[in-house]
Amino acid sequence: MTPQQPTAALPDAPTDPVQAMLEAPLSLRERKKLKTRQTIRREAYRLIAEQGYENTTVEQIAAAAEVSPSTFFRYFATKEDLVLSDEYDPAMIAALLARPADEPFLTSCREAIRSLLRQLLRHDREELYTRMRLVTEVSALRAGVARSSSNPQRLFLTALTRRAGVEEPTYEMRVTAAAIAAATTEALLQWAAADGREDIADLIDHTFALLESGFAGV
Amino acid sequence: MTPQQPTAALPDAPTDPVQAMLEAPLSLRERKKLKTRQTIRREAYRLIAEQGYENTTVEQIAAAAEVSPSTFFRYFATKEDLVLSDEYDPAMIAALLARPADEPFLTSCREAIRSLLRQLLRHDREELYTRMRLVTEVSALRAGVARSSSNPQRLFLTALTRRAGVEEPTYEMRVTAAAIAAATTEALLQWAAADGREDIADLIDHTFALLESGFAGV
DNA sequence: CATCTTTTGAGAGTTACTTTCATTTGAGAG
DNA sequence: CTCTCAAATGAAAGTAACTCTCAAAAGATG
Repeated sequence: MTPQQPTAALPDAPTDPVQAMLEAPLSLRERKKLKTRQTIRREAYRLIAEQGYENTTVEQIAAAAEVSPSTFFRYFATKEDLVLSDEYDPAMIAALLARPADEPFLTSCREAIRSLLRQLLRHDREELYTRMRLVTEVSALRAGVARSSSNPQRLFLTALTRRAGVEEPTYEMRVTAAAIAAATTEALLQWAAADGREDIADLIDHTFALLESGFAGV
Repeated sequence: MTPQQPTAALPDAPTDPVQAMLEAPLSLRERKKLKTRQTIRREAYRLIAEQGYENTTVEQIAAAAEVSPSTFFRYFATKEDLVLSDEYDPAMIAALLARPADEPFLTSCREAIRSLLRQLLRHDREELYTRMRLVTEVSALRAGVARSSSNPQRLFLTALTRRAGVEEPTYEMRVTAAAIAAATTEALLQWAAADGREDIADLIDHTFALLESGFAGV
């Protein structure tokens, strides 16, 4: 059985979800698990920071954390999981649901993210920051997907950059390309999932209308 | 040396880029390469359709295509590449650049996608469709990233769905979650890339303003 | 035909997982 | 404190995706 993250029941009232997670009623056995998990993560971050992600093997990490490789995999399903997994997700969902339901979703997201980040920065700025850097590196490596030009985001970004006649894309261009790529992918997946029955042109139209309107209805 | 895709010079005039790619001046030796590539892809798609992506080994694919595994890797850098790589990207970029430069980028994208899809559907609807289905499956498998709830898109989608009080998310919700997740990720990456110097709250604000305005300036 | 280059295959090596199973360890009962 | 049970662990062997090297085969060139 893989140890699950404590699925902290979502509070109805906005009682600082991050803080709540940190003072969970720690069972005596649970403490060791938590400590092992933290040790693995800490040693892994250290080694990766020194040697890079790809040059660091799970065996090294396990050795540094003084556990066996098989134990490593009981705590993290894959090596990527170690970097990409995020224990703050439940807190984020709670923060989102704590916003008024009639507020536009975009606004809720913006406020929830800001409040969560504020707390995280206060609590363990260093680790959060290290992690973000690793995520950058790992995402860039991920199985040729992010790397290759065969990536919708790269594609839109290339077009956008060339059209503007500049060398390096601006931040605004990156955000735009990322959002368009994500929405387009969603449209194609929907088409494939619907066995090709939906009219693909209509689907594209509808999808871009959402983007153009700033997701007005949602 | 890995065989490169023919980097089809981008036409200044919109002379049907897809058609152009199909009638490339085929060298005698190139034909075999192309044929091998197609054979590998075809056999792979067949096997994967029968057995699923993860149950199909590269060795099986190579055997079915009557090449050695090493040859397989000369044509496709990774097994994922086989499914996720897309030879239509140059055509897509050309189609995008063929649109008037003063047109809003969102509009250019919508029109370019529609025109490209129209041509692809006419030419090899069956393969395009098979591929989209495989992309769905493989993306869903990809190294625990898409699978896990530790995925920004899942996270926003969960919140959006619960807030609406429904069981299954609508298509509009999926598109919205995808676009917000992509933009947010971009913001965090930018923050990490700038060594944490930029104010994260301002960055989030700015990013969400782009989304809300329908990328007005771009 | 002869030569030169490119493509290919066989085979061995590396590494990231994956699985199995016997052992250890903490929790709770008596 | 000890006994018992379930959960956690480690050792070890297995699988499959890549990687590398080198010699053989096959298209190109003169």
